[in-house]
Amino acid sequence: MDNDAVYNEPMTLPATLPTDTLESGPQPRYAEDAGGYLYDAAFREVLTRFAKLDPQKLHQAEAMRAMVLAGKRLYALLEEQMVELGITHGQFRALKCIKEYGMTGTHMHAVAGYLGVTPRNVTGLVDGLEAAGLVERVDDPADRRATIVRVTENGHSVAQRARRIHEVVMGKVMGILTEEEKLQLRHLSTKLLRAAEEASATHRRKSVG
Amino acid sequence: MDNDAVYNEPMTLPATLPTDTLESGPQPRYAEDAGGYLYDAAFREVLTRFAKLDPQKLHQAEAMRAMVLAGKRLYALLEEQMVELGITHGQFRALKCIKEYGMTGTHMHAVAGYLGVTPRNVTGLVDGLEAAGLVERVDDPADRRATIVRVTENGHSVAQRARRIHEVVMGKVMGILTEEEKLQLRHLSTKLLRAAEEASATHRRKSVG
DNA sequence: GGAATTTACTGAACCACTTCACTATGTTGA
DNA sequence: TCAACATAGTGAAGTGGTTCAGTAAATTCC
Repeated sequence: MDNDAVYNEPMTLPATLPTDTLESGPQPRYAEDAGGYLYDAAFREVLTRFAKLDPQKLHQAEAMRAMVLAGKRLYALLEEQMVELGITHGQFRALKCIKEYGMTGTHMHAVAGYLGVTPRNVTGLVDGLEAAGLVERVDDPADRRATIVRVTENGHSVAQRARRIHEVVMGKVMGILTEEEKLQLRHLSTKLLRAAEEASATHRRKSVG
Repeated sequence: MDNDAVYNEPMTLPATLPTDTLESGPQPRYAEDAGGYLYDAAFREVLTRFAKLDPQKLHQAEAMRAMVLAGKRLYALLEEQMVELGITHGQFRALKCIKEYGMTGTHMHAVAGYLGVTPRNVTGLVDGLEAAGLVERVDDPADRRATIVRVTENGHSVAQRARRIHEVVMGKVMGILTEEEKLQLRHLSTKLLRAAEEASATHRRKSVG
């Protein structure tokens, strides 16, 4: 139950200690288990080296890790592509969103709501986009608290190029999944997402009340 | 209120424009499709409102989004829990890692390698942990460039509590998946992860060469 | 009307993370 | 032996993201 106590014993440490084993541990080594399911053998070794987890827990940890890493990696991949356009991924998201509002432009807080981030964050993103000349701020005459953000001509062309890159890259990576697999992934992720949101909500309720 | 004449810009806009629909758009509304697979109906509406995507692309976008969001949400959930221990999620990861090296302690760069982050980042995390008295830096007599990080007694107890919380929370969320589903999720995520890494590598190769 | 409240944006400060540059030390090879 | 090179840690600056506090304008309500 408490693996922590075990760590004091000599054999429980990753043996070859400082700079050797673990450092290279996280480098993945992909393999398939008996059921044909992919996993990272290197990570599993680290996990099971001394603590004997039951398969249930092992799979749970592996699944969780794989999903989080995949999400991050995918995100990072897009980031890489955007760099070449002189734009960051966050800025691209904002630009794409603002672009969708067309010539009229939109308010900052609308962008925040759409992207699911805080208004403060949008301020920063728009700062960057504006400095790059892809977007412009205009005072809203109808609501003098508000600022209208509009995509400039230059912004439109950049957004279009970015979007194309985005599609190609995503298509290439996601394309390795079959249609059925995409549905499965969506299903499982959504299920987890919903559960995490609920857990978060109950936790918050407990803290407040 | 708003005149509709402004909105005849066809291609890009989500129709009901400014501050109404989209702002609340990202609030999820979970539903099941014909095959019993979960999806976010609210997001699908936004996606399909004007651009007619073929199902293939639609599912791809949905799957991708669900996975990325789930990963983030899970991460955020842990973050929430750690706050109560006066520790951040990043610090917890570092602490857990250092703790695994036992009484001997370890070098900073080993931690970086293990966590898969840059050494510079570890400096910051250890700064925080040290200031909180959970960890201590010691000069390595064998290599005078290096610093050994060791978990203090206080650090051990915090790590243990954090770990328990971590386990409970993760278990509660991941527990809604069946064993089979966990394997599936691991499989799909790993497959994607591997593909993303390859795409990233080839992209880098192209840029360099 | 006028007061209270809500909304829209931004400054300040923080987190995790990055890259780049710099210093101090180890290691290697001619 | 001594110059080249590699490694360990950190300062500075920049990303996306957060919260909290503050200001100005709009709304609501009495």
